[in-house]
Amino acid sequence: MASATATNGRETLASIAYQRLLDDIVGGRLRPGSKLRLQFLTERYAVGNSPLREALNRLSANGMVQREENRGFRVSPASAEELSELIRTRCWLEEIALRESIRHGDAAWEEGVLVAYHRLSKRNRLSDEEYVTFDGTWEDLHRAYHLSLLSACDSNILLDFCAQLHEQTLRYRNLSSMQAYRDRHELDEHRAIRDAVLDRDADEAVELLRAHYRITGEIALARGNLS
Amino acid sequence: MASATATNGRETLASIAYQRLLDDIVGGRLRPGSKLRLQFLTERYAVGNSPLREALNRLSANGMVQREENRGFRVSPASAEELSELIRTRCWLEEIALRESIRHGDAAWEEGVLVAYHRLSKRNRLSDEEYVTFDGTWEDLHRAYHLSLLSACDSNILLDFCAQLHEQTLRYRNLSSMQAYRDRHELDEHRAIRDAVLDRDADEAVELLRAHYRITGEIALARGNLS
DNA sequence: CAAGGAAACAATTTCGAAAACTGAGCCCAC
DNA sequence: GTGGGCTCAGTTTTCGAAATTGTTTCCTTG
Repeated sequence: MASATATNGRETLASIAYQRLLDDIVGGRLRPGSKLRLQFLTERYAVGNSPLREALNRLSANGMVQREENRGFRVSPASAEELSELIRTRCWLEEIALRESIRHGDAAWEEGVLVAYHRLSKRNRLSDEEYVTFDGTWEDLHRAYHLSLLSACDSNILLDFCAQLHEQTLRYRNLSSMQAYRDRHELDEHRAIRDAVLDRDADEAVELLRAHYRITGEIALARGNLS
Repeated sequence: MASATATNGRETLASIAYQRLLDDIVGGRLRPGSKLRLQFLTERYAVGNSPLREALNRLSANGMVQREENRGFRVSPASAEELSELIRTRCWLEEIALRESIRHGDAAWEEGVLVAYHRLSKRNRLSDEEYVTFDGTWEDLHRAYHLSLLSACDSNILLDFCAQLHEQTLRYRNLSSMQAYRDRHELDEHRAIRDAVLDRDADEAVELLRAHYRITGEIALARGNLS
């Protein structure tokens, strides 16, 4: 998705709508399964019919919204089953990507991981949730960190799939109460993964990463008010 | 992609355009890298501006076309590098899917594999290329066979990724001369894979499948007039 | 002659309205 | 009752034209 898009000059309304829709769906402000009426969306985003439809079509191609012929669009429903499927798939794919990354990564990659971790660690998650530095939100830094781990895997296609899965699971995380993550030591987990990766200990890194995702999934599942 | 789409009643022009564009790109009739001007496409497909743009936006989300803001669309370029990346990624993902499928598949899955192979074997590839039975073209049967192998993997998400990769590699196959595949014994390979799968011999099946893809890739690479 | 800048042209993007479709309510025949 | 067809409001989908953006050309100026 991102790979097929070269964003050069001025942004188009369709892309703005795409971003805002994605944000609202991933952020849980548009509930799973809810109908996406065009009139509602045009008012919400102050964007016309056509760019909105283009954005919705893009989102339908990567599973964020469902499209039914002649019956419009709705936010993709969320379920415990899909979440566990998502996490399972994510563990499979990221295991591969991480092992390849550890095998092929060079010095620049190591430094990228280090910097991404550093930026993430500087940002406390729950204190000032929405604060945006020039680096971006906590979520942006978190995504950047996880992708940096995989970035040397030598397959942009795989990397792209991993990014999609990240976005999907992020939605589930946002659907469950943020409170649920309060007593979790994410930064410790991230540091442990970083250390294993920089030590080139693939088995250890993979195990830590999988545990990291499994815990996230269990928290989301436990609190799950997914509709 | 397919998973997010429920096609019930009458088909919409956008979906028709999507199908025909996909066919023409995968079939190599729209060359890699070539510009997709809307006027040209409206004449070619006798479909208006809007449905075409929707189709193009869908295609841009799964990598078949590139989108450049305010500069329109073009067919995604093809390169030897991308092809080998594609095959590498495909081997990774299908190995997982196949192993899971062999582990979890039940009797209905076995029968599905058997039937899919049977239908494929009845159709000789090179004799009457474009002939369509009620089962579909050779390519349809081929795709159905390969997906049937993976269909019990218990992750629709992974299955969907595999389907995307299948489509992408099919494009490369069609870009290289069909002649190149003349002295290949595909059916033998497919049968060998089927037998290993039905014997639940995961290691053997995976090895055969990977070899199958590697050979396809090498043929396409050798003849590659990819532009 | 090179560089810069307006003007004309070509293509994409967006808008507003018309057309097509869906689903519900209603009536009527059976 | 019950099922089949009809109408009608609400929604989606599509069209044709307008607005915007990018590109080329040509003229001016240093």
